[in-house]
Amino acid sequence: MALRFYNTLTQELEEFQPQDGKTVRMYTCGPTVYSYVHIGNFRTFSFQDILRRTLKARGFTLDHVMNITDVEDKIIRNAMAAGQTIQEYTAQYTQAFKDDSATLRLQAPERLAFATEHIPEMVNAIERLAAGHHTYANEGSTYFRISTFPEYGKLSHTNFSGNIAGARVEVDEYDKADARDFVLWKAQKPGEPAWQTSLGEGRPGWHIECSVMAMKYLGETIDIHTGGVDLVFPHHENEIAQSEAITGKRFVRYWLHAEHLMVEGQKMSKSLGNFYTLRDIIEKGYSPESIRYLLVSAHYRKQLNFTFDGLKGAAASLERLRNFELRLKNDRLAEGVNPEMEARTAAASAAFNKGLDDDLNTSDALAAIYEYVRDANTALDAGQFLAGNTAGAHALLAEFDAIFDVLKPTIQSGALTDAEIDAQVAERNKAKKAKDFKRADAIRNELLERGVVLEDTKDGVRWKRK
RNA sequence: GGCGCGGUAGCCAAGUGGUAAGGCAGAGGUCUGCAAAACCUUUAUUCACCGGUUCGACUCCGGUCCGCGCCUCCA
Repeated sequence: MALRFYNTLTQELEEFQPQDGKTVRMYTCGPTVYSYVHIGNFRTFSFQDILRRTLKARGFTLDHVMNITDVEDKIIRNAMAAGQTIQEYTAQYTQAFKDDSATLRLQAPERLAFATEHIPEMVNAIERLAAGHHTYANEGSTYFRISTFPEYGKLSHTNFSGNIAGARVEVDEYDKADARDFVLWKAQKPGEPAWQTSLGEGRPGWHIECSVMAMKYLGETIDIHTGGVDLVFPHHENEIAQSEAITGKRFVRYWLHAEHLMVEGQKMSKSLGNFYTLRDIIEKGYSPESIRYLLVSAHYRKQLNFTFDGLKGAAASLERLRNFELRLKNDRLAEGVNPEMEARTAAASAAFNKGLDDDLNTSDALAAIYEYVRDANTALDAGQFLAGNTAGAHALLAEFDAIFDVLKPTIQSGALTDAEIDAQVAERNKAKKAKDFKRADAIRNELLERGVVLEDTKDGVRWKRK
């Protein structure tokens, strides 16, 4: 089956093919770096990572740009309160975002694009919009006039035709002609950082950065654009209006949106205060891999309720896969190849990929892996799984882990090295042989305290990191 | 009110017009010097509710109830 994605624009599953058949030009909405990113945000970023990896696995080359919004109201407010420049203030959270992303094994996009490094391009874009009569100025700010873009609402499938200017929505502190108009350039307010430009002294509105940076690096029509569902309106709708008003061309071919991570039945958000950062959860003793597993185990277009019980379940599920991998390495198997098992492996691989191809149905893909693991374990117990079958099994796990990337444990700093652990295991084996079980148990307990679990199997001792 | 999504076992979660994947937890068993481990087996006569279409619906259609999101900054 061909790779298919649900396109928010058409509300249909569509077969995916990049414009040039080879390179996927993808833009993903990244964080606003005014504080630590929470794991609700990371659900979306994790989804983007699964998307990236799946595209790569299908042989496409990626050109992926993610923006970092490093100038915005909350940043300015917090930086001023901290007595820092916005550059100083955002640098720490940008770094934290990069660190956290690495912890969650999110592949870095080909390019991170910072809003503050694209001010001239944004000004230029706004001037082009002005030349096309899509803007108006008021008290030093510049606005996009939505009435000049008849297709406005096509992404969020909202009809604004009956809307009377200012009648339904309170106009905010900036004066707009129509409540749906949005600001492109904000006039400087006292004390705020600003850029001196042909539009006057001020700073860019939020939406324009994505249009400008996406088109600068990826071209006027890009293949994929993603973000959380809360960005569909107004952010992405506005991006379309700006971009298409400038170029007259379709801005994005496939729009993909990730559903929210929920907590106790409500959206995880900073304003509700019901959020956890990655650091919060890791401090409670959960591994990055189990968090990653939890975030990507449900389909991205379904709301996912975050609970610690769920996280424990994710960790346990993951253990099952790791144990199988360990078993492949440790069990002593008879020589030969069981062709039935080889066929089973191929079927599992096909089912796994079929799941991913179906709009990144990770639940379905995972099920294929678990069914295989159960069958393979049964075959191992029955002696039907032969030495020649391990290569295929490892290849399947590698195929799985190229997307999910959860099998290898994160090794904490200060942890024992493999060699140190092996030495202790050998020591314990000696004690066991001498029937010195007290000593053997003591070593096992010491290792356990240092995060290493020993398991005795009929084919010898195996160990794993907790 | 408008737009969108969803209601499947104790919990999480796929799926299909032809009789319910998978994971966690629970129960039983196997292995083991012991074992907290590991592995196997098992767990929904039923898919929110009510009508309709059909040989047959959880899956299609209509309606009802409930939950969530967006409509303002937001992943």
